[in-house]
Amino acid sequence: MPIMEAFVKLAFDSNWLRRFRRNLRRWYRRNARPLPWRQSRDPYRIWISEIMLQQTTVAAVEPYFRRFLQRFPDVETLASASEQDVLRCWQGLGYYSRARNLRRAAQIVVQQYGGRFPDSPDVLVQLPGIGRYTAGAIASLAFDRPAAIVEANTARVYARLMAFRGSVSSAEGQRTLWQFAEWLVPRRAPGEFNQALMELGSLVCSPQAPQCHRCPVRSCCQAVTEDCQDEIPVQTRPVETVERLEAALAVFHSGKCLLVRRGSDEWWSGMWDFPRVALDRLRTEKTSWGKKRRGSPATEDSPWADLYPLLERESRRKFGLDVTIDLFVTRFRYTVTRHRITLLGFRGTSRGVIRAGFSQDHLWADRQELAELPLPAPARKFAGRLTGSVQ
DNA sequence: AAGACGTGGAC
DNA sequence: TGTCCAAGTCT
Repeated sequence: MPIMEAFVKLAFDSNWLRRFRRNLRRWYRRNARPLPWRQSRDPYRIWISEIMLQQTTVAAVEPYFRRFLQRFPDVETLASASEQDVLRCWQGLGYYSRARNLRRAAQIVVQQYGGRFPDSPDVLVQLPGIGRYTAGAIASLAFDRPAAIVEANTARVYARLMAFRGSVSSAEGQRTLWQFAEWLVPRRAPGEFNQALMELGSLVCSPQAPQCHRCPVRSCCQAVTEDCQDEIPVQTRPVETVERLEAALAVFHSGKCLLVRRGSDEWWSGMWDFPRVALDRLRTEKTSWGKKRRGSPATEDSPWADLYPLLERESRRKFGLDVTIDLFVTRFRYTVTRHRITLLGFRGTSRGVIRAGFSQDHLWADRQELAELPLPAPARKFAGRLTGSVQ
């Protein structure tokens, strides 16, 4: 912190600050995108948008935001909704704990704050799903409180403005960024200012190839002065990905399909999925999958027929089902955090229903239910190919 | 205090 | 295809 203060004195004086704010504001008024959550200062809408935008692109959020607001127009509606309904609306957006926390926070706002949002960052930050950034964002964007923000866009902008060469994700880096942000945020119209900062980071001060030539504050930027904008912020090492092979089983019985609910200790907690079988032990011959895929027409209907006995055995062992696998439906890859999964989708029929001892939460879904339940993206994708292939 | 948590779009 | 990345939070 002392380092930071010295630096601020050195390069960033009140004159710099005035110029920076003026230039940024002027640019923003001409370049702000008319995003749906910018059309009002309703704290509820701001809140929903901020949660959705966590680690998620504007393009991905837009349609979800509209649908969510239509379905849950106010805190009361959200507070009284079921978790399943909220998850269903969130389906496909990812990071589903956001949806669960959203609902919990709505209940707290209704019960403890009479349905009115707190306007103080210190209070907001106590709500589930609201951290330091989101608290500052809601306080400034919805209530014009002079709260600082640091997120991906602003962190990059700050780091370049200061030519900060340390790691922005380290504790030290975060301290520096937050301190800079606190110093930067104006008392007058801090909401607009914070929006402008993020918009600049998003449209001009991009991670790759920042558009310094059309930056309204390039004359304020230490990175431009030192011509080091391409090295800032410093990259953090990507986590190593793990390959996995899994089968998903669409098991039918009397026209209905078995779904299981993911546990609280799993990915996609609370959502519904097709029963899965881990096939990692077959992973040894990775190359053979690819060969199989393109397999000669000589192979019969299913290129994975040799797996059927295993899948049937596992169905009995894990789910207590007397299953016959009929068909290989699809194969695709997806990534969840650091896991890269190859999913093989099969269709089967079950004569017996689940044995009494099978405790996992499950249900037999008809076509309608399948459409209405919250499913993770890969399960939804499989379901789509299923109906395509079956009907 | 690293690691977990999802997904899709851009290049 | 692979890699990077996105208006972070929670544990």
